[in-house]
Amino acid sequence: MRHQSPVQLPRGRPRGFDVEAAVERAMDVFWSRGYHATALPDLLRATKLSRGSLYAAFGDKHSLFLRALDRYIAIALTRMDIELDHRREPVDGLRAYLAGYVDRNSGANGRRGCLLVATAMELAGRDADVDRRIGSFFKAMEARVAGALSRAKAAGKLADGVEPSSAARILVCFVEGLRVVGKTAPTRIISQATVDAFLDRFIR
Amino acid sequence: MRHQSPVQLPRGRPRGFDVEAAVERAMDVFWSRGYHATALPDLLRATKLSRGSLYAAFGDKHSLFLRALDRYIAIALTRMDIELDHRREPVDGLRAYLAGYVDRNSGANGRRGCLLVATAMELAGRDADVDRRIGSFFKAMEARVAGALSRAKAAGKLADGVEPSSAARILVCFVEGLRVVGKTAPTRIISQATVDAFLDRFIR
DNA sequence: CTATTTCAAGACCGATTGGTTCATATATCG
DNA sequence: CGATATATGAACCAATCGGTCTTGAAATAG
Repeated sequence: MRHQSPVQLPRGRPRGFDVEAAVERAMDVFWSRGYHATALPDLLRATKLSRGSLYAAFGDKHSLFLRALDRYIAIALTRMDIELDHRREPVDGLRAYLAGYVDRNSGANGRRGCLLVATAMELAGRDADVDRRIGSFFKAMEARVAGALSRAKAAGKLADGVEPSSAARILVCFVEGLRVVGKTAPTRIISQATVDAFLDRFIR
Repeated sequence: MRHQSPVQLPRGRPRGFDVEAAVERAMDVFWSRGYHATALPDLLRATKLSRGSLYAAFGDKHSLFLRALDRYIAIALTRMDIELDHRREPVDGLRAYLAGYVDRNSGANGRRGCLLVATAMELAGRDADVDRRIGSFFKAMEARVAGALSRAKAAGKLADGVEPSSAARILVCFVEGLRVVGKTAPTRIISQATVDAFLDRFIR
């Protein structure tokens, strides 16, 4: 093995802030205000960066937004990978997955909405970078749900006539609709009952 | 009967433009760009009004937006009232209703999105006037769907165990989710198949 | 006719937008 | 130490924002 290449440390003052943490703070702002309604001062306040530092680190508002969106997507997919882990009983996984949506779309949590849905509605079709991300996210989401449904079907847990791939598309629409309707802050009771009734139509 | 009160005509130059048509033009702009991304010049171009006339007629951007949103809601509810007319066979009505969503959420139509969903995501929770409208719209929509489902149930057309009121909530989430996913411009074939598979879970 | 009203066009307003630049302080290296 | 690199924060920029106001033409009523 070659000896370690000499990773010449930079000489000057070291980076004094956590870039990823700043992305996450920015994500929070975009999340609760949307892209257009977020002004530079909002981002500066949230990231606690100066204008100069922010532009040096991220380029511009749009680039920072894409970083934040990517972070949001990564978190969402990671959560799905845990909830729908293939070593888990698939119906339990689906229940856990939907329970997460109940959580995120009831009451005050619901008001916060979803950065992805908000971005899709605000920017999709007008921003190619966003288009790609939204499209591939929905694909990835659908694939994971379809996988869990396939496993459930193999275990004989699906209702008669349920086909995993089309059921996955239905489920994706349903949960994204939850995020929209969640903006009117329905109670947790109602949300949970709706999700339960939904799942009842698909599992045995 | 009293004789007609003397409707003193105004003296000056008569109104030279159709206010409702202007609202509809403005609605189109807000629809395809969203609230924040719509600038005054966009509205002036679309309505063919001068700044002065627009402000005289509508007050400000926000008021005009609310008028446009109300118009959008009125159109949507009118369409539902036709599609889900209680004199019609309820399952046919639901099919027609969902067919409309397939139409509006496939390909290029899908890209356009939905003014209501976009507004919900962009403004709900930060604009009380919008909140009221969004909330009451979803309520009205759910009530109409629940009505059709009740009639279907009475006619023995619903699958076993389907309860009209919770099924209505599910259906509202599903179609609003269609509007979100429609932003990625799925094909009409896929959308139609998804809707068909969805309905199959609920009707006999 | 005059009085009245509405129209378009554009000048104008202060505030804010996203973005750049620069001087200065500070921290870490060889 | 001196060289290097990064931070800050304010000054600055042109452009645009939503909104007001004025001007002058046009159209109707009495």
